[in-house]
Amino acid sequence: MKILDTKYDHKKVEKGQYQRWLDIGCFKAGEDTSKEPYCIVIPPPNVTGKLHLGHAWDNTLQDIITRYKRLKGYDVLYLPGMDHAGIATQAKVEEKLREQGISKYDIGREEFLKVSWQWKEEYAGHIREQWEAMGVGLDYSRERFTLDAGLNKAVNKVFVDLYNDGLIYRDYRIINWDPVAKTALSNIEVIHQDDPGKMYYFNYKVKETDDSFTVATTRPETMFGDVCVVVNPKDERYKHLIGLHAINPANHEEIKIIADDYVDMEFGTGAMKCTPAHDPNDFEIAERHNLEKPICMNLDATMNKLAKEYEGLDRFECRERLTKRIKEEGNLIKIEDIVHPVGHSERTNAVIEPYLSMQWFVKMKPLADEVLKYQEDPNEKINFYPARFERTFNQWLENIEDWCISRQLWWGHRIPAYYHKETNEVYVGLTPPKDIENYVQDEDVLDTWFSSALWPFSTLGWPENTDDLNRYYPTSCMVTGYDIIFFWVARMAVQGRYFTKTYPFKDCLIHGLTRDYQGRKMSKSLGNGIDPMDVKEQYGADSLRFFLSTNSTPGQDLRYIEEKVESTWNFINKLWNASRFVMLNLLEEFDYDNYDIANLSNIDKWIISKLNKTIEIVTENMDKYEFTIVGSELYNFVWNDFCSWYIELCKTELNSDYKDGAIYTLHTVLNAILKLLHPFMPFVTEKIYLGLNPSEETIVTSKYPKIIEIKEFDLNEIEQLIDVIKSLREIKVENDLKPSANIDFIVKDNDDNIINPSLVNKEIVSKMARSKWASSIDGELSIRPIINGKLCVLSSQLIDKETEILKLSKEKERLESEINRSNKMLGNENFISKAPKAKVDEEKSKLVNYKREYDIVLNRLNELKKL
RNA sequence: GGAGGUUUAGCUCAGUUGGGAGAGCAUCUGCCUUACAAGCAGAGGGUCGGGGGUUCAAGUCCCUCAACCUCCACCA
Repeated sequence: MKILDTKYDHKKVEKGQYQRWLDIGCFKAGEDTSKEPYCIVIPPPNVTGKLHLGHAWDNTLQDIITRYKRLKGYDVLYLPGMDHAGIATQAKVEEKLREQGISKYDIGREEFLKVSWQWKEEYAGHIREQWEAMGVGLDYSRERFTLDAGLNKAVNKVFVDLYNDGLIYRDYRIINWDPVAKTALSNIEVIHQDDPGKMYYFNYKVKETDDSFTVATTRPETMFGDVCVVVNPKDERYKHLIGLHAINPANHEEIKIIADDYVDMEFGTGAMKCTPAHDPNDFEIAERHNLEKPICMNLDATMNKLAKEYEGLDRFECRERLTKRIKEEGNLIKIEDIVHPVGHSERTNAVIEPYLSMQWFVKMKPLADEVLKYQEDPNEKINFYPARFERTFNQWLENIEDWCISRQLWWGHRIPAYYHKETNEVYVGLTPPKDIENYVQDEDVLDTWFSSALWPFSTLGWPENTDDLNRYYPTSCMVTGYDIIFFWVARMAVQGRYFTKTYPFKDCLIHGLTRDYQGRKMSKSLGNGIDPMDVKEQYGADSLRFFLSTNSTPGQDLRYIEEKVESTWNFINKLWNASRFVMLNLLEEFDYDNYDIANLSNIDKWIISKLNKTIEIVTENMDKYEFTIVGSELYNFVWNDFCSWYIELCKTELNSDYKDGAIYTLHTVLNAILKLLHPFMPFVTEKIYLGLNPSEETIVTSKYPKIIEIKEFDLNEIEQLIDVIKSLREIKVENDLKPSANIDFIVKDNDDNIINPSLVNKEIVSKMARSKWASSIDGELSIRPIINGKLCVLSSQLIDKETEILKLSKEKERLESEINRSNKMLGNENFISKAPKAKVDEEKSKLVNYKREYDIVLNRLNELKKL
């Protein structure tokens, strides 16, 4: 039998363990198909860099669930994979090339993709190392990548099918243009933030009359793309101008003054300039009035030739110079400082330019409606934990807009659309057109999230009808952050429903974001990010995992508090040392499997009954993903019930006739503890488990602890014993006695009969309270209530009567108020008649006990006063 | 404009069908008791953001106000 080191050393414990698990193959799914399948697919991290604390949290939660299910006897598939992360990765690769003085255009598309794949391989390696470091139990034989050949097949099929079903179309529309990444973005990739800006008021002269009026804008440079001025038809101020022409102060060209209901008379000056190619609302107006839609900017947000002398200038530079010129011409009325929402690119932070452009879109409404319909069916819906996120999910789907899916990038799934060189006819198909020489393929790739949306089923082999797909799909649970419900969760639901006719996962566990100790979001710019690998170095992966999983409620953000990780380390150290104690006392030859539990002492039965209760609570809450409750339950059971009480109590038993029972109990309870804690702290529990059970291969695939049925036993005896010890310790502190001081005492039951202590209990008290439990005693006794009886202490050993009176008076006061409260409740007829009977009975028995204790206290007080 | 979250001990947070306010850390006191001093044994500390209501009973349910935070939408 291995005796553990005197101190928990996380580095030593974790070293080599993961590799051993892989060698054993205990994370491999499908080994025993008689078991019920359980499946979680990992949210694929981007291959752009290191994993951060948020990933560590996310993966820990998944790993806890899958390890738990494995112990419960499921055939668990926890499927790993990564995301090609189109824009993000391409930006990184471009940056790397730029450092070498190379532009992507220098090397061309094909070569660029080669470099990108190399990048992917490098970062995939880093990510796997981090998974390993955190102990995440993945089945690497099934690892997937959102850009691998299989997924490409899935992506193409989805694109082609949706196209053929009329749910994907190509159109010329206003999209969000990122002028830095030079690609279109979807609406949710645009972050609206309130930025300081300016509102410019310009004077517009009317061509036909001497009138003039004022138009306000925040983007003067777009005036080069203006086609008209719009007013509300009901606006008395401008009615007479409708149909006339105004002079655009930017280019001095005349533009029509038209009327449209869209214009809000209350806002600004009530007269609005209209730039159809650079504003979605203006685009709508132009459509209604059949107007031109001239584009006045290049793709890099510099001005084009429409801007005349400003051609080639950056849009913001143009804004300034143009304003200055208009001012010089006397047409600038005023400039107001304002704060207004401005769209920024999620990836590059560039100010988004609404831009008229030909792109591919998914018609989302019919797809979303289908998901919403099934969300009303309890058997078909996705269950969110916590439930409130279902509302977020539903609301987004209810108000969904079409999804712009084409991206002007190279790194991604190339769109399977081909255009005839002469006729411009569009061909969309799984295979290129037969006369491919007459066609060119679309240059664009698909939004990264287009492939991520297929992740739960594409990773299992869809569209092929694979064994894995049949066995593990729909998956059991998705664990992810609330920040990607729209980006990812909703889209998986949509595509899953359309293509697999079911939900992609039954449960969806949502967690929050990690924050620093001040509650700030962890970000690169603040430099307040925590590297999980640093934490592992200092406290070990097990400490970090337990901290991450047991310190917040589902859906809530989590602050990184180092002291809490440290306290987890202490907890593990406690477990470590308790295990040491157990192992030091085990016997080489002991048949645990055939030990007759009828021989156990009441002390043994007491801890086993506590363990049973703990197993019950833990199991119930594991199934509800309430890991904080599980954590505190286990912390309390291990530290207080097992370490502070049972281990101390059993030390005496180990030197008695009850030795075998104590050994059996130590072994059994510790094994159960290890299994219950294993999902949270896999490394240390494995290490101890193997020491405790030398013939076992791993705890990973061991059996979840069962409730141990114990025959009737006297719970009260142990509860009373513990109360005796606690009371004696309190008495010593109250009376300024040294912990080592002896107190002579007897215990009486409620009928005033002296309890004759067992030999073991006598010894236990002597050890744990350093006091002598007598069978009879002479002299004046100080009496206080304990569980099921009275503790009678030789009062000559106490310092003085005053302290005792003080203590008892306080106690009397407390009991009086409790009795009052209880009497009031039980005297209330409404309570008696309306409250559940169990509650009433509980209250009645409480009252009986209060009264019993009160009598004891009162008697002793009266006695003291007489003296 | 719409939706949601938070407010409980000095700090960070639990508190799940309403039924006597909890943990960790910090603080105070005393202990090397042979698994553990990163430990052991004790202790102090909260009118559960304010105000109303429902109920026999409210930290918990309803209304309202306040502060902070997040998401969605957005008007030139």
